[in-house]
Amino acid sequence: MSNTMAKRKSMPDIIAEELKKAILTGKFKEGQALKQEEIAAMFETSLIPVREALRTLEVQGLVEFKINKGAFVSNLSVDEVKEIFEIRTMLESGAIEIAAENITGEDIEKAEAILDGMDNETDGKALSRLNWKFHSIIYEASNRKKLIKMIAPLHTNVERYMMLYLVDMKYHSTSQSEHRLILEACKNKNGKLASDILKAHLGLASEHLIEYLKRR
Amino acid sequence: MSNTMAKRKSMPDIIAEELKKAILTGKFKEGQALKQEEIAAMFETSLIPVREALRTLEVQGLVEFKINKGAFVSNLSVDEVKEIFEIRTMLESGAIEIAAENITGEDIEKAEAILDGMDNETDGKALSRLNWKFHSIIYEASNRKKLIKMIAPLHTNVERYMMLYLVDMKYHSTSQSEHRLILEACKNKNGKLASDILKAHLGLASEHLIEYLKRR
DNA sequence: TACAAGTATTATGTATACAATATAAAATAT
DNA sequence: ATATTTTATATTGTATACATAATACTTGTA
Repeated sequence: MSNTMAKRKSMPDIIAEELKKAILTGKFKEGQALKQEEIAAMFETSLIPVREALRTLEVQGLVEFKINKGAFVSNLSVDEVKEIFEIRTMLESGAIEIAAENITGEDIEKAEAILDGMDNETDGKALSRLNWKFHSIIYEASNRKKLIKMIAPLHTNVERYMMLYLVDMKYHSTSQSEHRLILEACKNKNGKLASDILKAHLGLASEHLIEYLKRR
Repeated sequence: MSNTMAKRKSMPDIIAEELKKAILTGKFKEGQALKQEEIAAMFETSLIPVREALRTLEVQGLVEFKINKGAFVSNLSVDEVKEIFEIRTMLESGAIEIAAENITGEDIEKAEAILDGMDNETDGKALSRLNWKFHSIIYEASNRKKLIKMIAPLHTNVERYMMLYLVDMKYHSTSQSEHRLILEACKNKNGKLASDILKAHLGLASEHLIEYLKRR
């Protein structure tokens, strides 16, 4: 057990986190079998913590257990992706409406800095990360921990597909101007407006992603 | 392993389901330690399936792991209950809006029958179950599996508190007339109206529950 | 060659065993 | 008597071992 041992994290949590990353970055692909012994060897542990981690990811929707066949990376149908965006819209529009009331000048500045950074960014993966950071800063301002905890895995679940299509940058400038409108609305404490723009913003992202998924 | 062996369910799933029931019915109380060996003995298994079940419940928010101290029934603060109702409102108002478009005459009839049954019901636990069944029928009509899977545990999480205060029946008739208005709106395919009434309905339930929780 | 049946192999899922940690109790010192 | 260390007990968390189910392979047959 020669591991990093971040004092406050349990082994299953560490494994779950790392596997999540691997799935998101495409290291483990859709439908792929997650062999327990292999993973156990990677982390220099036995099967037990691995299995517990896999159960965690199962509930989060990233992994699927087939009885007596083990764990597999879940794959989402177009309809499921569509549904996730519907749910995200419900939760994130709600979150931003609350956030707009509580957001601080400091938050706004941080968010602006990220948008500026995104203008010149060309790498899809980096863009995706920054994009989420921007949205996160706003949602965090809602001070709704559970709400944020529900939004995050939804984002996580479609991010792996988003990263594939974000490389082509076609919608980048549109997206950026929407981001700035959203932030402006928050700055003016206009939660309803921010929420409406966000709905449109997510709607477009959903459409583009679904179109992309159907093509391949 | 002399167990029921419902062909399609894994042992961890069975245990998770059963423990969930026990937590909801108050058999296991807030903050209580969930001793693994005891539970393993109850189900005539070893620790491993028990631990996996506990991890599942952890992600669902019913159980909390403290490092090297094991699993405990999570307890919700008033603020957390409030937040759960906020989230439920976001998701359920969205679900009913979609459902109103797709709901069938058969669904409406089933829901009406449940409401009629509720009129004469006095037992809090039974009322709670029927209440949820009524709402479920509507949400199911949305055909949004993931959405429903997200709503269910939220309801589950506050149900254990709801059952405590539902016994006093004070708000029963108000609640019932709201139910009938909601169903009427669905019947008329008026999703927006159904959604608005539902928001108010949940808002009242939330207020009453929070008031109750603060008193004790 | 194609197909079926049986065998070998692999991987899962669980039981048992053990080490590490936390809690409770007892013993010693101040 | 109170506080503090020491010892004992209980419980978690993980490694190892094993039984079972699923898959891949081999062999035999038409």
